[in-house]
Amino acid sequence: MRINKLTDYAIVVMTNIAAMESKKIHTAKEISEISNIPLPTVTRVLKTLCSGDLLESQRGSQGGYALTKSPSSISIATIIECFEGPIALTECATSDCACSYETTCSAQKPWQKINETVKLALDKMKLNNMIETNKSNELLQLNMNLGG
Amino acid sequence: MRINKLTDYAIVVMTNIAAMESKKIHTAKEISEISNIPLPTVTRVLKTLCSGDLLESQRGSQGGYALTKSPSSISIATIIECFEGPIALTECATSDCACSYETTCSAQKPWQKINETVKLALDKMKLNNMIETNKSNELLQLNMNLGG
DNA sequence: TTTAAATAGCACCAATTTGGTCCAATTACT
DNA sequence: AGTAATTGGACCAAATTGGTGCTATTTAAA
Repeated sequence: MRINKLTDYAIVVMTNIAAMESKKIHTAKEISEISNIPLPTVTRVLKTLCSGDLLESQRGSQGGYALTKSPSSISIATIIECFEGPIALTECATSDCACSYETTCSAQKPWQKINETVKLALDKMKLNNMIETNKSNELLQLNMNLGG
Repeated sequence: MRINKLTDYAIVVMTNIAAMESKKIHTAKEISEISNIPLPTVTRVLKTLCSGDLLESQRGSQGGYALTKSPSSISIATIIECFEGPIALTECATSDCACSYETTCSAQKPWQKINETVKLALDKMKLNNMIETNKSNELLQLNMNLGG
């Protein structure tokens, strides 16, 4: 029940962008170097973040990526959902769950409670909370979250 | 960030055993039929649950499986950990995380907070909470949690 | 003592998911 | 026009997961 690597990359990337001048535009290459993620991979992450409206892109020369909102209004939950769909430990409690049509499924309620709790925790955690303690330190590097 | 199928099976199986006379011993075949999970697969699930001390087994003729503890003292967290190791959305905050040796990793704290919250929610949810509302209904069937 | 019933512990294969890469198309600035 | 950059899609390799089967071991009962 771990989040995917790409999702983890995304959180690292977003945190790094937020830690830099968040208004400014940053190229994929720049972000790749800062985050220590290979360019092709970071590129893919950036695209997904764009299509999820967490980043906005400027094409062409002098183009790049920038946050669409302030770090304090972008939650970890949003980033995860951008890559993995609705936050839920089981499909149960998801709209496309077969058992949502069955009234006899009682396990749904406990699962919904669990999923709500998880979602709430991830909703509360914003990008600025991720950098707060880090301001004077180095930028986040890949592997921070992933471990060995 | 969903739990594995086998883990989900395990929760279904445990809930079903708890919903039956929990003291009694149940064979793999019986559990397979009740839970609607193929025998070879349910067998594997039962073995893992055994090695995690959530079930105890009796070998030989008239053998089978039974809960080691009362349903009210078996949490969903325990079952998940039995199959997937320590509960954590990222490797960060796990003992074998590379960055636990680096003092510069500041993202650890936010992640630890998130992981603690998730773990707490899963700890609180016990087997009896899963069946409570289900007592008079049919037993749980496979697919309850998995959805379509 | 033999037989049948049941679990234990492997090892293995198939399928799915995930991660990573690349290429052609598009856009925008100079 | 030409250059620099993103966009979108397709694609392949690798890892994980899910499912199955086989053989050994244990136990109880006939």
